Formats: sequence, structure tokens, C-alpha cells
Amino acid sequence: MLYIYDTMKRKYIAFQPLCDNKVKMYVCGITAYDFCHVGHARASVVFDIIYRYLLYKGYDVIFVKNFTDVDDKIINRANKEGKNWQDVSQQFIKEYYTDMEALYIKKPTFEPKASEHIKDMVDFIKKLIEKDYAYVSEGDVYFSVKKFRNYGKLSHKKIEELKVGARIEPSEKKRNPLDFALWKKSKEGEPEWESPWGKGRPGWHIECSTMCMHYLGETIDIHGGGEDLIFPHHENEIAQSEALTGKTFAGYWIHNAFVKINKEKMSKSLGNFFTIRDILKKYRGESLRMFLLLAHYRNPIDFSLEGIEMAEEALNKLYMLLWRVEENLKNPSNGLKDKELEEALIKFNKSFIDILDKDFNTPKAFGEIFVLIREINKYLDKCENENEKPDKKYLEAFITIRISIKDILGIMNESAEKWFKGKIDVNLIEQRIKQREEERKKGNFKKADKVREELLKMGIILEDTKEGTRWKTTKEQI
RNA sequence: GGCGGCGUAGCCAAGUGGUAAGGCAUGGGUCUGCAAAACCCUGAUCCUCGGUUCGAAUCCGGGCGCCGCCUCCA
Repeated sequence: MLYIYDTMKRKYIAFQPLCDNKVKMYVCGITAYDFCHVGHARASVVFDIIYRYLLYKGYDVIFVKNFTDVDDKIINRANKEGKNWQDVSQQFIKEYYTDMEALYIKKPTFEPKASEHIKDMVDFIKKLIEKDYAYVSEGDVYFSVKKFRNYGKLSHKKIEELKVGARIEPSEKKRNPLDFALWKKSKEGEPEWESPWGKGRPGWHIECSTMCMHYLGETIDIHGGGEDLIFPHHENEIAQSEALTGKTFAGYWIHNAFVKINKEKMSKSLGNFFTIRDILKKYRGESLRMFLLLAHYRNPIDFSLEGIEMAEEALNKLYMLLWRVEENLKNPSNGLKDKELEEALIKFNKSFIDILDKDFNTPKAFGEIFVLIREINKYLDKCENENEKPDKKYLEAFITIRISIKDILGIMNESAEKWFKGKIDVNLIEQRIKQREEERKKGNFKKADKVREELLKMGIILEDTKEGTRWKTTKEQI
């Protein structure tokens, strides 16, 4: 049974979709005005895991993740660079896909853009005005917060206390400082669309409600995003949506914690961010993904390069075993039986799912994976020491587990060979290894060592095993 | 001011009432021609003070430190 921590109820709730095994999930995506940073990577990876896990559990998931492509920041950047806003948003949506691919993010079912749903938003706003939840003011349209009785139920804020905060910009156009714009009258040089209230463009919050309902209906199962969206974005989404339909907007609210850097939130405005692209220059996408999954999604992560390196080392350990297993499976046989390993495999299969069922506890799941890996390595050591063949049923059991890890966690996506060797000239290296082998047979260890050193300088590490010499690259090479 | 979170070995990080998973790093060992890999061993009483309890890292209360949201933000 899957338990999810719900932001609104502030506790773990057994997950039960509205309609038998169909799950409708909406996650707020990015505003396409710049390269994504590690914080965006986290949100993407977190909801990717949730999506993958729900699929693994057999749910029929419709997953919608939007692009905000009409927005002040996009317009500003476009103006600055003398482009039009579509150029900017299109470019960064493209960059986004490059990053997501590197992180092994599974494509959502739908990825709508706000600009493609303006008409739906206008209709949405019209109805809110008809229902007297919204009002027109000098070409703008605002949502009247005090008309929505449950305002604040997600973030547990009280309207009266919000006013004390005094950071809300007062506007003469608003009746109440908390009211938020559904529609903004356009200014010079801004994108604009026709509406009953004059030319303008939608406010930010309305796009998500509109697209969410368009693709998923009035009530969905899961709505998610980064912690910083709880207030006001998601609070406003609830207000608009429930004002319109009178129905519950979402059953479960899931929010991921931030990536921090030197204990501070990583963010564009603070300027303390690493883009995904920065990381990808030196590390592999899978290492960044691993780094993010080694902490629980509701706990903040302190970002550091050392952290990525640690994650990459951990990943190497997984791939080393995969390599070993793949090599052994080239000559499958009915070999040595081992009761302890058998038990470890059974135990793993049960606990892996139990752990993920408790609010997607990926770090704990990895703990369990490493325990299993040790057991298999121990078994393979034993086979080697006793000159026995490993039994293929254990090896195949691991391959099956590996597929689950790959499908659910998006880790161990490559073959071990590819992971360790990358794009290197294989022939040249294997020639040198042969030469070294001959020297070793003659007992010319000095010459043999010279080859090893030489290759090491090229970024190649040699490893002698019972089956012969194998090689991999140093991390600098990849 | 309101709401919320965090503080666990050198570093990262699970655990949320029954006596501390896992990863990385260090040191020692087994294996190896030497290595690498792998395996074994090595290490914390959980910020602090007090309370509840047979029993708390885990619950309650008081401190200290750090962070987030209340403004655009994943």
C-alpha cells in the first residue's frame, strides 16, 4: 500500500485514486526564460520517480507537466535581446529537453504550453466573473480572495495574518491587496490576446488551473511542484478552480524540498546556482540524478561538487557489479547454490517495494540495494575462490532487479561496458593490453607496468581478473 | 509577526518508542607478480537541558544554531 505525505493534511495518507486504477497527476513545470539549474533538476527527478513508481505499481497514469511560456521574465529577456518572446521560450524549452534527456527523465503524457490555451483561460475567467469571484478593474481582472472561504487551506495561512506580512504589493486596481491577477492588460511591446476586457495576457496562476482541467478534468489525484509554489501559486490555483467547480481540485498535494548551496536556497534571484549544463560538463547526468535521489525528496539537499562525486562513486559500485554479472552471464551455467544469497534476494524484492511505498523513500531503497550488492559480490567471490561457476538463476534474478531499478529509479540505465568505457578507441587499447599480456607471461613485469602507466595517463585503468584483463576509464575521461 | 522545516560518525544520509541502514573517505587485513575490483575488520548514543515511559535519536516542554514560505521562484 502506497502512502503519500500530503501537504494540505500534513500527514501520510494511503493513496487511493479517485477512479479505480487511473491516476491523474499535474505538476507545475518551468518558466522557459533561461537554462535550468539543479533545483529544477530536483523537481523534475522527484516527480519523475513518482510517475515511474505509479506506472510500476500498475496504475494508468496521465501525467501533465506544463511550460509557462508567457511571462514577464520571458518578455524582459526577449526585449533585452531584441527577440520576440516566442524565440526565447522556444529556445529554452529546447534546452530543457536536452537537460531532461541527460537526467533520464521520462516524458510526461502531456506537456502543454500556456500560450496554446489562452482561449480556455479567457473562458475560465469569464465564468469566475459570472460567479462573482472575480472583478474587472481598468482592463485587468482580479480574483477576489475574500470571496473564497477556504483561502489558505493548503498553506495553512490565515488571511488576516498575511496582511501583517506587509510584503504584498498594494495596488490601486485591487480591492484587496491579496487579490491576484487573472488577466493583465497589455502594455507596449507585450504579447497580447483579445478578451472581453480588452487586449491583454493571462496571469500566472490561471494557466495551471486551466490546463489542468483541460487535460485532466475538474478533480485530479495528485498535484505537485516545488515547495516554493505552495504559497501563493497552489493556494491560488485551489481558489480559482474550486470557486469555478465547487469541487475538490486535487486529492494529494506533493511538494519537493529545495536544493541549497552553502545552506541557502539555490535560486535565480540569489544568483547562487549551478545550471544542469554546468554539471553536465564534468559529470554525467546519471550522477546528478543519483545525487538527488540519495536524499529524501522532502528534505533539503545541500549541493556540492563533492556530493556529486560521492554519488558517482556509489554509482560505480552498482555498475561494477552489473559488469561482473554481465560477464558471468556470457557463459551461463547451473552452478554453485547458496542459501544465504537466495534469502537475500527474496528479502530484497519485498523490502524494496515496502520502502518505496512509504512516501517514495529512495535513499532508504538505495541502502537496501547496496546490502544486496554486497551479498552478490560475496557470492561471486566465493565462486571464484572455490573454482565453481555461479548459478545463472541468481545472476538472472539480479538482472531482473536491475530492470526494476532502472524502470523505477532511472538508475543503471546503461550497460556496464558503456558506463565504464564511454566513447574511447577500443581497438588501440586492447592492442596495448595484449602486448602487456605477452610481457607478463614472459615475466617482464617492468615492461608490463610501463604499459599500465602509459594507459593510465590516457585515462585507462586496467584490472586483472581470473577471466583476463579488463579495463575502464577514469572519471576524467568520461 | 504568522506558518513550516532542519540539527544523526570526517563528509553525505536513512531511521521517528525497543536499544543506531546505506554510501563516500580513512586505517588495518584477505586476494594480486604489483595493482584494481571485491570481501572482512575499523568508527556515532543521535545540538543542549528537562519531562513522559520499563525503555526515546524517535513523544512533550525550554534553550541554542541554521534554513524556508508569507514577493517572481522547482
